[in-house]
Amino acid sequence: MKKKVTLKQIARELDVSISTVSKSLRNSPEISEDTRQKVQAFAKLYNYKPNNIALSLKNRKTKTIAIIIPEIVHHFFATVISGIEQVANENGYNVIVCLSNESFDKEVINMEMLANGSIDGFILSLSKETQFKADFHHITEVINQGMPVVMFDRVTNEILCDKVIIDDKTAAYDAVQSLINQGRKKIALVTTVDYVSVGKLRTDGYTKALLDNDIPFDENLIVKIEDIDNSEKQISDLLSGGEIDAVFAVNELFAVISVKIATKLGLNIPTDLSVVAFTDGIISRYSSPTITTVSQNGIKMGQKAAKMLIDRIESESEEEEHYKTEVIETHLIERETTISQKNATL
Amino acid sequence: MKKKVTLKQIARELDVSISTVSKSLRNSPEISEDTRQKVQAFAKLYNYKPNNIALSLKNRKTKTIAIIIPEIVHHFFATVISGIEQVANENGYNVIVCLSNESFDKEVINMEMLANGSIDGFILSLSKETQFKADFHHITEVINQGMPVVMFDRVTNEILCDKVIIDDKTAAYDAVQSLINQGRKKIALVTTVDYVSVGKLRTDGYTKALLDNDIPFDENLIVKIEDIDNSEKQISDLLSGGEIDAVFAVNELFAVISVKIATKLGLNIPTDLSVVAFTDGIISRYSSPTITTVSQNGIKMGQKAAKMLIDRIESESEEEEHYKTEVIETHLIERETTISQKNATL
DNA sequence: CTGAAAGCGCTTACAG
DNA sequence: CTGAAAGCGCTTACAG
Repeated sequence: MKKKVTLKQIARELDVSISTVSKSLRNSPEISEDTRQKVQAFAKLYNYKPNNIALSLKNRKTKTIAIIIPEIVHHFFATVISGIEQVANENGYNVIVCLSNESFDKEVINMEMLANGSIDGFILSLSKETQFKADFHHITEVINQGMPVVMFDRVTNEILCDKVIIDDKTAAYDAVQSLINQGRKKIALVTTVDYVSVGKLRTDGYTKALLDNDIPFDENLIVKIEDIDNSEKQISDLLSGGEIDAVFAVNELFAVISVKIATKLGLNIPTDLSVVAFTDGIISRYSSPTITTVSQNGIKMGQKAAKMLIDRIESESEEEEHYKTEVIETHLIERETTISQKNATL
Repeated sequence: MKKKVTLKQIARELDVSISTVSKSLRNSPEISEDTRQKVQAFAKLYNYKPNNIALSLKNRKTKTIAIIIPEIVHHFFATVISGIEQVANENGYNVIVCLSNESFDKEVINMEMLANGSIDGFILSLSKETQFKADFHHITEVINQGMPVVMFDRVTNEILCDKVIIDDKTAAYDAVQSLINQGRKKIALVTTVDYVSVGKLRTDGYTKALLDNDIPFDENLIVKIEDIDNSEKQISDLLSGGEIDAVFAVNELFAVISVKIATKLGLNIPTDLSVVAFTDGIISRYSSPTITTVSQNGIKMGQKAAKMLIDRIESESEEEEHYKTEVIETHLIERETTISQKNATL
């Protein structure tokens, strides 16, 4: 078991100073060709690699970025991480992943712990509880310390920083419009509770689409799901009414559950009932029938977020004010839960 | 924008030495009650938090562990991360995630980069390419430096270290046996290429089950899939033969594709064709029909791996030889692709 | 061309 | 009870 070798040890072995070793390895022109080669040969032999922690302390930057997300067992977030990781790696950064598990406290603890020198910047998506409490002091604090933060997907207007989002409202509007174009009139909405920012925006888009098409808004066609485990009954009640001819769901889980229940109720999809959902993931692709969804390119969101963060980290200027919000485009991926028009977008 | 405050600054403000500040904050009995309180009050006011990097350098441990996995956009790996993260957090560790993307080079680069002081230990699952090349020098090297390594799922016998696995062979055997118990005789196998360790083991289990039940082994009933994108034709050819009455797939993706193709071919599931697959994930639960699978508890594997790693990190003794291999139990989750016996295990 | 010194932010054995 | 010194592993401005 040969332990990692340090500059000090090399210096001692070669009977030169630590400075000389350091400079030799960094190819400083100060050092004679002779000693440089000797040191480099020795270092190579012992497989010397500089200690990252020491470098971090010296340089006051760690070349690592932290991602704080509510959940990882969730295809969308996994794709975002994947995108971040790719760009981070290309730029020599490592990635620390922390899960808030939708808990405010855990989000705060994680951020505070990492803000103390461990990382160069944050990429984060708010936990449900944080959105519910609308308490963002931990984020403000970190930003005030001069640490760059990029938020994505679940963001808030109360924090000024770089952001990467999709246009949830417009995308929802377009999705609902596509149902209307197919002649659907009784369009139900299966959504989250209001404090989830994206759920709210998607609900707004739904409402606006109805309005613009002179379709009466009906409270009774809306189900707000707080807890996924109890959702079946709510959706079942909704669909049993019999009136409904389309469902717009704010995520694919709500959609697939709706599809299952509808099928059980003897409804034919898409003849009796069309279904469109947010966020194209694994489930939509493999459920039967496959589900028409709004794509939300997590890879691209992650890449963009990482790029923005690294730019911010590496830019000398501290011009705090030029925060940007990037909007990633979405599109509808038509599958079997809407009338098969065979003009699938992808 | 108030920057992070350091001991040095506090010392200067309070006109005491850095040592005194440090000791005061750590409640050293050496310090007088008076100064202790004064320093603590001041530190609190300025929200002092020690710099993690400095502590890491001083203590020669970073309280972070690295996970190296082939892919994150894969439900199983996401659950493992989730399990690791939970245990890590409970023990005050952070988690760095690196993706090899099934590439040998990226696996090596990531490990070498992190091994230089950034982390206290590794949890890893081999990339396909690494398994194919059977080149594990990067892992041996890290272990030789005294850094603990825990491997999970995709492991190798060529490396001595702690491991967390399931008994792939037995689980496969049991799954196939369950098909045989239902009276299935022509059981096809949809598997990976042989160099993927778990694919190989599952294939072995399949073969043994047939043997033990005096069912002739038939080369033609086996499809080895190298590239998922080209799998449809291979599986289609397999199922078109018409002879087959069951499919055993080594992962749920292969299973759901088989189910789709079978349905398209007009086969009734499970009457004409039973399907059992490895690794219970999102797809199996939401496909229609839902798929009978061997559960592989990723959360538990992750928790166990993290526990083993942290124990190893924190144990003083360097008894390298007592490496353990933990086997996580699996069980069959019966769903709609096997004859509905209503005795679902879960 | 080489090396001693200072410093990144901290801790702790030791002196006073 | 307080503080100077050494040290974790490195880099770099400065002296010689």
